Amino acid sequence: MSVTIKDIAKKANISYPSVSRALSGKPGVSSKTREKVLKIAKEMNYQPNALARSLVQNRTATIGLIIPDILNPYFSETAKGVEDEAHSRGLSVFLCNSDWDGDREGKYIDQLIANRVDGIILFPTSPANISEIRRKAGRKLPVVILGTTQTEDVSISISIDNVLGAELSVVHLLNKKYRKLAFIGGKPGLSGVDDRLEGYKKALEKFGLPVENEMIVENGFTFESGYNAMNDLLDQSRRPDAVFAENDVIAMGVIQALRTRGLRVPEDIAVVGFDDIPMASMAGIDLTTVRQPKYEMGKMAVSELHSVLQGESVPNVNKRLVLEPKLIIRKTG
Amino acid sequence: MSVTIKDIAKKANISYPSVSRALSGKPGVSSKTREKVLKIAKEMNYQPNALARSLVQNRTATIGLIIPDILNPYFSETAKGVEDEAHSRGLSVFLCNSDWDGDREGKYIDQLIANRVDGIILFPTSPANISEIRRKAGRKLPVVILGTTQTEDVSISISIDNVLGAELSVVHLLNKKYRKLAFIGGKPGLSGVDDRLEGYKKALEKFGLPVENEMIVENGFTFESGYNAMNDLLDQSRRPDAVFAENDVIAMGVIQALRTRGLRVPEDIAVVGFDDIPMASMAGIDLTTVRQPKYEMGKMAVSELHSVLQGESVPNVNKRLVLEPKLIIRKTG
DNA sequence: TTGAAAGCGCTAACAC
DNA sequence: GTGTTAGCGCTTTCAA
Repeated sequence: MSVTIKDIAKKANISYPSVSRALSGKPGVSSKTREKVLKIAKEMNYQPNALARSLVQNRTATIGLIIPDILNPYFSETAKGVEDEAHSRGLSVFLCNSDWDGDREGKYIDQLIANRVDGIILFPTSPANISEIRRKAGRKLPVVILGTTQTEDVSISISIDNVLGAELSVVHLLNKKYRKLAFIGGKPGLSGVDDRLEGYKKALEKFGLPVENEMIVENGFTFESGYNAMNDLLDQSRRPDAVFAENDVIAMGVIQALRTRGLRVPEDIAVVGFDDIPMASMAGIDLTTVRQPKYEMGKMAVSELHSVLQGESVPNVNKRLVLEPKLIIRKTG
Repeated sequence: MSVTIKDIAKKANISYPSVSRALSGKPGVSSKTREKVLKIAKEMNYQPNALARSLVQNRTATIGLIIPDILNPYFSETAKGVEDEAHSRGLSVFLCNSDWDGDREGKYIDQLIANRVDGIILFPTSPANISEIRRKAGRKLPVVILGTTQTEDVSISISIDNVLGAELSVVHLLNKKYRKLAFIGGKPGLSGVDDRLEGYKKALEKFGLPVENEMIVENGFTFESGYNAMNDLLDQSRRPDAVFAENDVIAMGVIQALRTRGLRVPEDIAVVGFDDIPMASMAGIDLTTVRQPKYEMGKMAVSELHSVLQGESVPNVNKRLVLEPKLIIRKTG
């Protein structure tokens, strides 16, 4: 077993609470004993036990982050923001990858609560899980919901204005005289992404164009699903002249499908994405897309948790932070 | 405070150790009381306290993962492998992003040990930290080192044969009659990447070509560092006709620099990368590169830890797992 | 300033 | 099968 404060106390000939006080920098010890304790602790290679401390203090300096897919650069960038901000505030992060699986997400929530994290940041895969986490988290555990403002229950949410983001980019296509616009999305159900469909429809209506169901495909959030969805669309009798993809990874799959078939982007079919992942700006890709402040959203999530933990803000209000999307025009649309 | 086994015991009129036995599925309770306990636990919305359990059991079902840069798809894919395998074995993962910063890495190691993780998976930023983590981890805590076999101390390491990987790809360039090959790397010091430089040199020697120092730039592991390094090379009087980049992210930066200057890849200058990140296979990129089994390496790391934890393998041997790299020829070189 | 005692929530060893 | 007791390593009263 490892060295404990009792071992140090024995060696220093003092009581172990004094060692505790000395190590944690609390008042109540002479600077002389403090120095002595610190020296002995170092000599003995003492490693504090955060579990024991957490058990009595009822806080762990630990937070949980649940995201659907760490391979999607959108989420890794958010995760980086969370990680950086947490580190600068002395918090450790449990990373959980739900894989767009609601059950797995649920298990992770239980795991995090069992580990008594001080807060949870969740990018939900379904609206049902938002109520579930609120129920499980109870009145005390702060939760930040990312990517959607659909939080009937009390919690903090951080998201961009998705309707506006989609509208901006579809209007852009329409201004460029594209008229047959497809929507390739992930999965209906979450407000964050449903809002993008709404923005798409809104833009079409603004131009007096009909919403055609055969032009709307919702197939999953990955590169492959974008690839397959585009191929399906191309096999239809009526082809779109432009595509609005619900995220950049889908857009990349769409472009892959087009180029594989020998079609040019945007000359034959234009493509716009959503998120502005780093790859989008690469020469050879040059994806027109809608920028989200991903990294900042991750940092904000931790700040919000932290201010609740510090008692600076009330834990159980329904606080919605809605950020601005920004259209980034490049070459694909 | 939350519901404890004592609360359940009170309600069920039994002792709380019986509740513990019932909940943890251990023998020593009648199936009747077990059912009763389970029912009450559910009613009261009991959430077990993993901290308390860990404190007495001296294990946490928790592991730590320290990587340099979650934004690099190479690392996010490794992280995904770790995460998936950990989840399937009931382990939670602390994610730590060292940002190529040795001090930050050191702090994370302390943090993980304080949280009494059952094992650590480390992609080290410097060889010094390998000895440091071994010293801190002591005799009992298993450590898996990723990306380098440079583990003088006892620990498990998982890596591909980097010399061979680099050699394969440089020989490929040489076979294609490129003769002025630049090496754009990250930072010297870690065997994993130093080995790639060695492979580069080995290939040149094999063809009787000189190793020229002005053709070797080591500048950092990011897109920007690749971009800048290539620009510096282009400003020199003598230009390379091909570039071996130490990883794909650097290679993307290199290509970006070339295209921005109006140079064609590979007609003017060929580029090969290393890692085979998903982006590499994209139409419009088509990067020739060396594939590493990233996801599998992440899974393996957890399996190795797990078998040590299960007592199936000895904790403190120096076990080196060296995997095969694979050259993937696409269009850039 | 220091020490003694209690307790965080749980599991494990031992009686009954 | 069940209860009693002790203790994991630490912080936090409360006395001295």
